[in-house]
Amino acid sequence: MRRADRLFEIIQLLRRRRLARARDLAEKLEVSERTIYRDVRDLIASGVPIEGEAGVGYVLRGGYDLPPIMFDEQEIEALVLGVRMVESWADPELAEAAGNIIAKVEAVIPERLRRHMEETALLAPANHRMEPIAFDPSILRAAVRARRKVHFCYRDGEDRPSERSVRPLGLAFYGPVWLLVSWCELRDDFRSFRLDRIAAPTVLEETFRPEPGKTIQDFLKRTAQ
Amino acid sequence: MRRADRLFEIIQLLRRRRLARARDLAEKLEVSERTIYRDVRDLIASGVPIEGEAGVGYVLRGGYDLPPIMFDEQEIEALVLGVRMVESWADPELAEAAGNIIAKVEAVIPERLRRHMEETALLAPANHRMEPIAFDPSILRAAVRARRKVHFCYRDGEDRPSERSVRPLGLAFYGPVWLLVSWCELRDDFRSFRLDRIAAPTVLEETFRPEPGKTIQDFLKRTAQ
DNA sequence: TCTCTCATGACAGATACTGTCAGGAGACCG
DNA sequence: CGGTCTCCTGACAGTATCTGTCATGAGAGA
Repeated sequence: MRRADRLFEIIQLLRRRRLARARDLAEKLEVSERTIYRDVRDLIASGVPIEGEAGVGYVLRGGYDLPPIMFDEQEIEALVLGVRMVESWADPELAEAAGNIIAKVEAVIPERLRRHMEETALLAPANHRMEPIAFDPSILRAAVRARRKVHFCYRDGEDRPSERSVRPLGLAFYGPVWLLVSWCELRDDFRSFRLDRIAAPTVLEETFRPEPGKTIQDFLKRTAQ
Repeated sequence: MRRADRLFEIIQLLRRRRLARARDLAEKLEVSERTIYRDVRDLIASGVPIEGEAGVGYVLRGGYDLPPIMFDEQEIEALVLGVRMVESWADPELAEAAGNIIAKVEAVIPERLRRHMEETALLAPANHRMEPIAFDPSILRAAVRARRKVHFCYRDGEDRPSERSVRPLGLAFYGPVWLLVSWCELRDDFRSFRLDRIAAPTVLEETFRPEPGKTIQDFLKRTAQ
């Protein structure tokens, strides 16, 4: 249990001091500097906002802890409802993340609101009318984030099969179905695909850069009218 | 860096669940139960107030004031999606509260995540298939909170009109429709009413006390099977 | 240029971690 | 009482990981 402790200790030490060099930390924790460098690397990889500058030392940028947030009762209700909707309608990975939100927010709000959170009487049960999706949608979310093109087989409303390669721009929850909003390079236009009609999606190596007229903002602008 | 991560994960899992067995944690974290027992032992040794009871499981005692670490990117995505769902599907009052959540969370998270928040490519556009609701649903939410009975006119699936007085227990978003989950004293049973088929709801002066067998928890228990 | 410090790579030895197997102990139930 | 569920501990071997040492690079500032 030493290393796990030490990582925690490094955070505490950086919280206390404005600035600390690897050597300071190494002495304090009785390990070599090399070990400190490795520890810091791992902490940063875990999302701890440590900044190191050559010739200066390490500083902990603000925003490591989730600070207490005040919500009013209405906002708590909206938050709980939103989380429940995501838990019921999104893929398991997002659903779990949504659950974490509740746990984390619960830990930083005052007692009175915490009770309110548990008692929120807004439900969002999973709907059986939802068409089953044949693959894990989280790969598409990853493709959107990474801006990597996607290939898949599709069956349209009349059950005609086709193969597509598109730029994935976003996912839209539309009624009981999820849509993949994309830019189709074949048609040179926006196209939306129902996830329940997609089969065998593959995230390609090929990436794309957002181009004016082909981004999700452009899509939203166009559909807004 | 796996073990250190896992220790934090265990805390987070215990925070969100009321109770977790070593087996649950082992499956979730993909290690053996033996490892979980060792991890928990070490966490307790570090002062985390975990309590384990034979035949029951682990619980995180309240008052554990280690602040949760910041939201991760996945959680931000889930939060934004949840808010957008509420904005599209709930009544304007809740929708506004949901919008406030974004503003408040944005104010306390670091720049990096704030950018992520704006760029979240998960959409939840309002669906036109949603049946219009003839009144402001927020009065029902208020009635649920205040535990005040509600009177309204209803038209069932075959368009037969009736008048009802019920204990409002909660509101459920079910597919494209909202349901009022209630205890109907006339039928002495749970009844759900589609909001789009309710007319002229009135919140009565008369209040009710939660009685065993007639609460929303009982309703959920019964529908779970 | 020199100094300070972060940062990375390679490598061998030490160490801690992990799973498996085997059991003990307390709580609850019929 | 026996059966079941679960927390909990010990021992042990293999392995994955960590650690220190040595060497080098790179950026910032005097």
